[in-house]
Amino acid sequence: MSGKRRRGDPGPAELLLATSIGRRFYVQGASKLEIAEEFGISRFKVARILDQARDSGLIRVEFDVPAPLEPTLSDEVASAYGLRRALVLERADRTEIELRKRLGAMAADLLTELITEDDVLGLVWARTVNAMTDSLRGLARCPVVQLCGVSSRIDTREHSADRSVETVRRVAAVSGGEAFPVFGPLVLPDHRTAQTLRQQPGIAEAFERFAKITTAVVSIGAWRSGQSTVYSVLGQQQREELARKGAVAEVAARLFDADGNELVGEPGHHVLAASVADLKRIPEVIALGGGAGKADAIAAVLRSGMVDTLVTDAGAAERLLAQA
Amino acid sequence: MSGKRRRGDPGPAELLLATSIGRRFYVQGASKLEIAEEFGISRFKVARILDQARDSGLIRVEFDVPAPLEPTLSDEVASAYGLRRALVLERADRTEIELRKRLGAMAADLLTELITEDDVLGLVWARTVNAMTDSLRGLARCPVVQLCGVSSRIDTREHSADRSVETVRRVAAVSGGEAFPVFGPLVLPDHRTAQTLRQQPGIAEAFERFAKITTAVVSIGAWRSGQSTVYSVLGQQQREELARKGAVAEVAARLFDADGNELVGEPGHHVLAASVADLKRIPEVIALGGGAGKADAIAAVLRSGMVDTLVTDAGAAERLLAQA
DNA sequence: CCGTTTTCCGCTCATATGAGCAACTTAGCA
DNA sequence: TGCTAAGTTGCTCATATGAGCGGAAAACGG
Repeated sequence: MSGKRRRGDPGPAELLLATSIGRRFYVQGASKLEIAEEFGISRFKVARILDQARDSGLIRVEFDVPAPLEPTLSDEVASAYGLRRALVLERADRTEIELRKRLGAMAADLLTELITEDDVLGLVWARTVNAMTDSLRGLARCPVVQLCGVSSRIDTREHSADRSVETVRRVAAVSGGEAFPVFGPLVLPDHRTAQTLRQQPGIAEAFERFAKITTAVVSIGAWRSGQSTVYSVLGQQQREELARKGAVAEVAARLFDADGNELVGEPGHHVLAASVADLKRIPEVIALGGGAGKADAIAAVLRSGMVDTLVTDAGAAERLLAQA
Repeated sequence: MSGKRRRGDPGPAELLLATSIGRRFYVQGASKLEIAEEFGISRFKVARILDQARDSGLIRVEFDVPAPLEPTLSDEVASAYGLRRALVLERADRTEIELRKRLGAMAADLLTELITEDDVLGLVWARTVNAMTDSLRGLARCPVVQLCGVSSRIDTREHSADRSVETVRRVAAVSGGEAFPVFGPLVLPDHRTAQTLRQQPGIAEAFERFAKITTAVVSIGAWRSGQSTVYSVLGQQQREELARKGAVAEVAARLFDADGNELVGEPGHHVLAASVADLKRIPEVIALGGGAGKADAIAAVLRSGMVDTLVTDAGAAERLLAQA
């Protein structure tokens, strides 16, 4: 039947002693000295029993996170890429739209928690950030600055896309703070137009505030159709040329290669947006991006060192770890 | 959707910080000072985060006992009745025979663990103890003493019942130690016969060793048909008379009332068995008994203060706690 | 706006704790 | 039997830890 007991395999008395002590220590929070006296053994023995019980798996610690987060993956991604924190959503096979919604909701909760009255919030114009707006219910009173112009060619199947520049306004409304929107297109035909637009009163006001931003929310785009705000507004020729030059990711209309280096001085890619230097200056940059297909783009952006907090999903997180 | 965040309800960043710290501390065993330095916070904050995470249920400690035991019930029963330990088998609705088999197997494991070469083992003759023999695979070399005579009227549907006095012999064989069986009936017609039998060479040898026994295994019987070795060999009149006098439990042919007091000097109840005083002198008495219907009998015996270790099942344990 | 209450945080100091060590026991083997 | 190797136990001492305190900041009420 049960076979002969193997050496080192503890009997029921030892097992129950270990669970009793474990309960006293881990659940009820008693001190080891106290437990030692109760059980009539030395405190060293208590310590050894506890260590062994933990190492052997008899005592297991579980985390009941009251949010759809994967704490283990979050830890691993954050430490693998040197981030301040990572928020990895639980796996849930769903459409891109649903995923964006969930990422947005999580980012909204995070923002509500992090932002104080002393902060200045910067927002990129992107679908996931717009989705965040929908879930945002409370925010400390603070200025809200738009970090880049808007793209009109974006997929409009989603309700939030209709509101275009209203994102910043809406966040400011929830917050009660001042809004600094950028009324202008994200990608411009030439450098001169970009310069002219930047001198427009409203836009200039926003750009002046980039240096004061304490927390920014950006979206990570992949250099593929439907995966980037910029990609969608360029011509096929430009898309291919940039891809040849190594573009795999996009944040605030800035492109990155797989190593996280910015692709600078691209011809025909003049944008109305904060520079990478502007973004790197911001103490807390929250980047949103999920889906297994976006993992390479996310990895590239993380390697740029720009991101402090990543909000992603389990599918992308696992791919990130695989290539870390 | 998600509603406004309530006060005191932590955001995702705080949640992940708490799980990260919890993993570092509880799983990886890092010190709080170490964690504080890693996260750039004071060690007091680490302690407070951990306390709060534990109290709020974010961090949950589980016990994976590699045996069919209920550690919580075991703890509770042991502390409610002042036992050294209790082994409560997991609930598993089964027949009495199966239950006895499982109790016996658990007792066998316990005995294997507890007995050393310096011990002297005492065994009662009862079905559960016989069942233990079947599962006993290893035992330190030690003398094995039979604590009472045998009953021939016991239910013989079980294989182990056939072996009658062979139980002690078999245990001694597994152990490699000397056997001291009691070849004689448990219940005798009168005092004189009992005295005569006790002077028989083999029986006297066993009785002389009662005082040296360090560990005994006894079975708890209820004063009902089929629930006690003694009950089965008495006539209906005697059974009823003893029940009127308060008998609810039986151990080694000694009867107890609900308060754990022995029913002494019963007419027509002369037995070939260790006395209650003999049993109370033994440093480690392991009592076996299970099934919800036996709970009252078990409680009675525990109240006698005779038992150090109880081996029972969840059904009985819960009833024991209800009346503790 | 000011005063009060509440909450949060990090300090001091007495206590609890763990690493490492040495004495001891047990197991294995010739 | 005697020997060595492996394991177990409790001690010392430097370090880690928690209770309780007080000061600072936030929240509240007038």
